[in-house]
Amino acid sequence: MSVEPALRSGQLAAAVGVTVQTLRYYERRGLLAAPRRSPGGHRLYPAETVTLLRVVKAAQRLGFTLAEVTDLVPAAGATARGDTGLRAHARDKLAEVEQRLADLTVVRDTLRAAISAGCDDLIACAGNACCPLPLAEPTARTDRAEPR
Amino acid sequence: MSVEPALRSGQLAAAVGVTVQTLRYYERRGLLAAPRRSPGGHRLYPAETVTLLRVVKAAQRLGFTLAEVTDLVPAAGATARGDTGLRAHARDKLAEVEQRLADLTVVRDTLRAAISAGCDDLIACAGNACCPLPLAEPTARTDRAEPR
DNA sequence: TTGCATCCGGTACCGGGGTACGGGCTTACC
DNA sequence: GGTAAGCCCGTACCCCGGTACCGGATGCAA
Repeated sequence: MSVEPALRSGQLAAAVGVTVQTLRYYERRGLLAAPRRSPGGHRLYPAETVTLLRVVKAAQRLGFTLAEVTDLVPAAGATARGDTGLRAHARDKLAEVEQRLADLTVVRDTLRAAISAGCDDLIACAGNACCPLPLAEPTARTDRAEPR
Repeated sequence: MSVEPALRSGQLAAAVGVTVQTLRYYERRGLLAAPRRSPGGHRLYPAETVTLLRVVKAAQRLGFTLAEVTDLVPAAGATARGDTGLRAHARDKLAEVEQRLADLTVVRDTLRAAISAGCDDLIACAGNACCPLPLAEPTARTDRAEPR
């Protein structure tokens, strides 16, 4: 019945490549459950928190926000649930990413066109049919997707 | 010598699809020069400001930040300069966009892999070789590029 | 026991692009 | 002249993911 070896915040932070304040920030956000404490009040994390945080970071890289990660990862907050509908969330996120790719592709093509058109003064160019800038506002879509 | 027909802030805002406070925000930022005023202090914009703002919005859609737009568009602030190096800026931005596309493509592929792997519990999956998540942190690149 | 690294909490700030609110003035139309 | 819409300015707030700073307390080793 040994108490498993625990990590102090600095060690955990170093292990996952994050700062101590980021850990406290995650805890404030409810992304990381409050760990047990030393008699003096220092946080003591179980070893598996390393894996947990690595998963969090991986999800973040896939474009999930911290809020999304919070209810995607059981064990994270106190709200441990069995099935988090991971596949469904991943599919939604994939759709967002694909939309974003499509948008960026348009942007890229437009930039290329602008460059090869070689216009130098945007204002002067705006009137002439020469400038390939999309001056009309395209029907605004309301989506946010911010992968990293 | 007629004073050209002027737009009030609300009219200008409606014409370019933006709010009045956004116009004032742009003016505070130095993106929009301070226009003349009515005797009572209301802003009166010359008609060509419509074009100017449309160009601003177009540049924004191409991924330029307002700060970048400010020194990209002559006439915008008081700092009217002839050659703003537009082509060079556009090329830089294109490079950013292409990098971003590459990153997002990786993200998309990873998401697809995760979905078809069908893992449901991230934490459980993380250890097994089954899960295609990139748990190690990839060499951090320091670039920012945020189109829209 | 002393010294130093680490950790604690609370609070404030960063960038980017606005939006919201509140009290008071101006303009336009009937 | 009345009334409603529009506009003024200043200030504060929003999201997102942290970072920075502070004075004070703890942990650990020599």
